[in-house]
Amino acid sequence: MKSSATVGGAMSNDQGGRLDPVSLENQIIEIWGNEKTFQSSIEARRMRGKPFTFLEGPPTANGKPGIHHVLSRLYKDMVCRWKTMEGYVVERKAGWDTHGLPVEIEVQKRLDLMSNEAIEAYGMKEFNEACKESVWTYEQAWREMTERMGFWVDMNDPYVTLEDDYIESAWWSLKQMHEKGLLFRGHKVLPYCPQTGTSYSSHEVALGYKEVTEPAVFVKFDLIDDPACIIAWTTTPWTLPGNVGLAVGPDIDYVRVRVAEQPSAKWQGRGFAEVGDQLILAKDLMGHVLRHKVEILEEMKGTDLSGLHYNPLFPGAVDGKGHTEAWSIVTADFVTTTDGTGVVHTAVMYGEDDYNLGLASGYPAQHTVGMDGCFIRGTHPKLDGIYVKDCDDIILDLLNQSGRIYREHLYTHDYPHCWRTDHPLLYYAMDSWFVRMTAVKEQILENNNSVEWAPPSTGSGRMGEWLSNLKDWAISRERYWGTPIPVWICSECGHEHCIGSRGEMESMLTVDSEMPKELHRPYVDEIKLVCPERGCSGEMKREPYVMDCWFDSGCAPFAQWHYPFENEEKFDSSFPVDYICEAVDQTRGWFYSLLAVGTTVFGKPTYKRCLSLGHILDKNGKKMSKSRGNVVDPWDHFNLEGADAIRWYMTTQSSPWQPTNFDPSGVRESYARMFLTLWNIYRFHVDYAALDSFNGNMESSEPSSRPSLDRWILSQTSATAERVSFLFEQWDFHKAGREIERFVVDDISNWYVRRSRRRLWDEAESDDKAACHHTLRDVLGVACKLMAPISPFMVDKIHRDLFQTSVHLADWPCGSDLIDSKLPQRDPELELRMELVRNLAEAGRRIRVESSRRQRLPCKKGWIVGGIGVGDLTGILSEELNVGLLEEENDLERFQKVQLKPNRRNLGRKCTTDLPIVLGELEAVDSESFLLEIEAGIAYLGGYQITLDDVEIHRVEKDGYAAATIESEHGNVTLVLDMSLDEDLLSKGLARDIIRRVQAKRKEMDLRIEAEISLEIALGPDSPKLAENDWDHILSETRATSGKLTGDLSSSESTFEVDGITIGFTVS
RNA sequence: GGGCGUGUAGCUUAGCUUGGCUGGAGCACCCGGCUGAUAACCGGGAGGCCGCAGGUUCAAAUCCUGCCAUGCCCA
Repeated sequence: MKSSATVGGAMSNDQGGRLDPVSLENQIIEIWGNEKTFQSSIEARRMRGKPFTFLEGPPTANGKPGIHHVLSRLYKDMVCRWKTMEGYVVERKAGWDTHGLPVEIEVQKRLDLMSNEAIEAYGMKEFNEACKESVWTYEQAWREMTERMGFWVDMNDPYVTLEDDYIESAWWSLKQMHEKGLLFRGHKVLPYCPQTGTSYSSHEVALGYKEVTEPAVFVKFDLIDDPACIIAWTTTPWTLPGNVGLAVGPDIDYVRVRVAEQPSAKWQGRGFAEVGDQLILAKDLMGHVLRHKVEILEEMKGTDLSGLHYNPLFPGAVDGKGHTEAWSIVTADFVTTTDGTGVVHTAVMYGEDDYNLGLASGYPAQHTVGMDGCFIRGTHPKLDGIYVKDCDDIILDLLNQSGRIYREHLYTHDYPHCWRTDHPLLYYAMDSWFVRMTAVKEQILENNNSVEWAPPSTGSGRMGEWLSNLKDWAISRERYWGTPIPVWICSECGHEHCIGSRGEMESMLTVDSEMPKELHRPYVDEIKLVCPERGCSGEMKREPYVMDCWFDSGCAPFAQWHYPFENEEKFDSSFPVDYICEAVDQTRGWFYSLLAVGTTVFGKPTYKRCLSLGHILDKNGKKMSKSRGNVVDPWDHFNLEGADAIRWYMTTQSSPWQPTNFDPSGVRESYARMFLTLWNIYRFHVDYAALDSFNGNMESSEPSSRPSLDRWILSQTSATAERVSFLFEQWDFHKAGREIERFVVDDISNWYVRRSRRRLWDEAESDDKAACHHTLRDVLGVACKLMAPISPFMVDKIHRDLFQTSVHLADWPCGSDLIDSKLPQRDPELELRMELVRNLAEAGRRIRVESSRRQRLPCKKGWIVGGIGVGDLTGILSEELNVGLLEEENDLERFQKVQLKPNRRNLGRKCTTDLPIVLGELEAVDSESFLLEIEAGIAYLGGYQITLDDVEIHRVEKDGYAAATIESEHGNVTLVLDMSLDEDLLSKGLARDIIRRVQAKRKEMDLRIEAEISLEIALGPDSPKLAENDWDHILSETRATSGKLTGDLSSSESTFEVDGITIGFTVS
């Protein structure tokens, strides 16, 4: 862009400046930095004092930002900019999510610390230091991307979840929950790797699925007070010592069978049943399970089995004291007959269903396996201390000896393995802290209903479904890098104490404890507190967990302000927040954790509006991932079409919540259509304004007294702004963007500017020119404002040049609750008439194509039949249509004639073999008068009388006319063109062709608009005559000061053909 | 395995809530036209088993069921 020196200053006046969007945007970024435009845009609204609060969902800076991050930051920015323009104070604090497992995994990989032991050997302090550093790995990349894409957010004063102030606020909130009795200790069954001492998230589990073939076994449980055994199936023999119950489906059919014969000799492996033994299992699975011929003794439902007791497989492995339900049968809905026996072996601590069932049924919840993956002492002398996966065989032998096995077999299935050590993971009940979300379920559902969700289905469906199955929230993690759980337990009396502030901690320190260096492990682990229980002077030790990092981010609304220790006012005025926006995968993530913390701590919904975005996929609808190599780097487009174009593309491509296939050529298209067009409108305005020494401060005529073209575009501007505002309020940003695009490209560029060009070519000062300059400037101003939230760069450049101030300091043109509308007057009738004119102009082009009459060859006359009329827009329309005279006419039939076509079916019957003769004669007669004859009953062809039944009456344009009809809500309108030709028309058409060619040549020669030329035109012998006034017209249009008309083509510099006639011309 | 989405022309998509004209755009392609702001634009053309299979109905892209593909979340 050549006019760089003038950005923000006076109007640029160079000609032919080519658009370089990248350098334009970078200059704007620099100006924003120098002028602190972001801060000003907030401060400028301070006096009204009405906040609109936005909360930034904190990204983690240990991953590289991708194109999908641009999407969510776009919608955050768009709404904030829009609300700012509406007059609200919209502060935007950046945030960083810095804790959590992904950070640890990164560091573990880098330092090759593949187990908890390795981490502890390396040093927890050093490890956490490494984590702390690692979270900033891509901070610079994030800052650069954020700035380059134009996301206005305060990155210099972000909230950071690892800072002590933030942690202290999080502690405070946990204490609130503790005081409300919502915090409790329990178990959570997780995939656990004893080799690394780590439980895994589902994400990590997904990394390690492997197909394995393992022993599976049908076990006979010996019923008490009943001669039968009930059979259950398991693929994890190591869980059998922990068995405390059996589950059956309440409505499943079971059978009691009697073994009738010995099995075939093919029986392999351990296990057996004697003839006469009684077995119980699901009826549907008999064939699947049994290998003996049996007779059915009895059928029953699962409910009939409920309550029966059986003898433990490993007596003493689990202490059943006080648990009368231990080793009994219960019913459970999760039991199916798709595999197994219809009876599910339940070891409370080694399966999620098992655990939940155990709690519900009153089974003892005791471990038979330690954290090291080995059986604990007292399980069985042959098993104690041995790694469980090495015990499969021993267990089967032991059970076989005691007669408890019916049959064993090998079973192949996918089973999760540790992605680091390759060992099978154990589903294991870990000690865990929970927030009792089930206690606030009604309230959280209610709060969720009060949120305005976009799209509504995310709130009612995805979130609503999830909340209706709300479980208690396991908030503790056995990890190192995170917010430490602030719960201390007394080693003497077992009292639990939750610390809610640094002050509280300090007041309870034991004499040999000091305040920690920072609120992280291992420093906090070393803190011992004095037990506050009366009569107990025990020492309290911290529970060695860190919090789920979702808890961290859920605290953002208050922890970002270090509330309640500081900024009480700031928090009070900004909670619940007005607006958050993230991708839909946050539904069970951040959207939930915010709602959960807000509800439990404040009893409020945390956010009022939530925009949940769809994901960006590659252009084939596949997920973007490094391994697929289909990841789009935003910089590829930042450095090519610019951020405006990406933002525009993303906005207008589809609705925000729709998953979108990212098509790089779409960005190109947005650039070419939207921004090149806008830029050229602007250049057009600036170039002519410079020629006319126009500036915006000059006196302008009242819009109401300007020409109708001006009044139309002003009215159209208001109409567009109103629609765009409405669509923004409906969250239909995509429709709003498309509406603006249509307005800029179709209304401004292709109609207003195109129709106005001629007005500005006049060199003399005139009211008309001034009106045009003022109108275009005002229209551009509104367009810039409407576009500013979506694409903030180019419009700011334009707005600054035209109005000497940033568009981001300007008010939203439609007004709001806080500001007045400044839109021009609307004129609906004029809008309607222009609509008609534009449709008729299109109809005219259609007529010309059908009649093969090129546009430059004028028609003598045209008529408009029907409709509301075009009023004083006739001049515009006749120019568009290139007709000499345009009139309104009522009688369509004036231009039409009757054409009779044969009704072959009737005529054929009547004339049989004479039909060809009759058809020939029909073709020859004059349709008009023959119709009269038919009606008079005196029409004959080939000797046959012709009646109305023998012909079809068509109406077509008379020779020399062509027409097209358009439909409108005010009735059909027909445009008729006179297609006759005469010397005058041919001369005018020729003149226009010559002008067009010469102008193209001038442009090709890169002549200045006002440069003068001399022109020589050579017309061959076949050429139409060129009338004298048309020749004069050519000379003035092409700014030729001298002209020569010859008949000799040989000396011409260039030639072209029109309607098969060669014309030569020379420009010098 | 469960829940929630998505699937329309070579590509990106509108229409689906509330069933009814010939399924509408844009890009790319072909033909023609316009143009001293324009890489834009205008007219015409070609290109559609509306993912597949059933069902409801006088009538289904639209409502229902199943399946396939794809994505997210949870197992």
